[in-house]
Amino acid sequence: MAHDRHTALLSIGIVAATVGIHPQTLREYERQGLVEPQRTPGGTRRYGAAELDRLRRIQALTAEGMSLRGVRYVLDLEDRLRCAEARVQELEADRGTDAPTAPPTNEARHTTLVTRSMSVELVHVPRSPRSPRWRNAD
Amino acid sequence: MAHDRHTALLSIGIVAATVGIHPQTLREYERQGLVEPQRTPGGTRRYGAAELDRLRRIQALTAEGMSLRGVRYVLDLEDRLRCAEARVQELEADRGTDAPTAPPTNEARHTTLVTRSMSVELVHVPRSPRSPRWRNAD
DNA sequence: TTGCTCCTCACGTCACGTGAGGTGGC
DNA sequence: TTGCTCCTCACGTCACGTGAGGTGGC
Repeated sequence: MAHDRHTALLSIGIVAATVGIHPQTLREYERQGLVEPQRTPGGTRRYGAAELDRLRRIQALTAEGMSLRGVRYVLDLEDRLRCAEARVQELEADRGTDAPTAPPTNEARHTTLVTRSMSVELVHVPRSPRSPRWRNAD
Repeated sequence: MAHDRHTALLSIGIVAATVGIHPQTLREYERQGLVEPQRTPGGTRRYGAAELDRLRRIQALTAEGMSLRGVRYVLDLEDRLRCAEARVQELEADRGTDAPTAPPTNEARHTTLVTRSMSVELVHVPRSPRSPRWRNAD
């Protein structure tokens, strides 16, 4: 049980060679909040299996021409969507039975709340700072 | 009833001045599949209120530094998430009552399926075409 | 010591927004 | 005719990826 998905084991060099992402790019991803590898007491990054999966997803999205800002938001939305859809399936299966035997799992709902609290803030609509010349509607 | 949210009324010039997006940019958004204004028989674009809302959302996301590819995928995910969460609330409210009186609305589930079929394809992981020099794991 | 790691700075590439230029239909 | 629309081409800006350069700890 010591080596589960959340145990951070791999150094940045190993991860870079394994996933195929430049070490500097990995550091940039961390700086932008896309991944959060653990650190040794000396300050060296340690990546776990979960980080590797996330990096592959990031790789797929950026390969499609998506910006890092977009990737960050998409990863968050995908997490939330996964939770919500799991919850839907759970509730629908539950509704099918007459006697609701022991609530199937309470985890899905919990996870939804947790991931939502982590969600990226991209909601406010900033006023466009520039006043375009072609705009003369006043 | 004639002027509902899906009636396309506004020309590109009006929309540009109203929302604050350059006409050329609006054409680019259409070319990339972000919006789909109707056309007059003569070929002139006609935007409806729904398009305007979508454009404002696009504006908010791009203002945050997100690429158009990212915006497109995010808008799709947000639609799906909205549907799934509405469905969850519906089912949970349903479960609260003892006698399930007439299935609340069947629309949420339908909408989920519809929007899902429209979802952007960004799932495959293309093999990185370049072979980085620093990679020597073989 | 060697090979890793840490960091910052700089450059090339590409997506995006904007403008110009020339066309055609209410 | 006037003012809109249509389209394509071109340029400036900025985000991103990559490399170099200098540092420090197993």
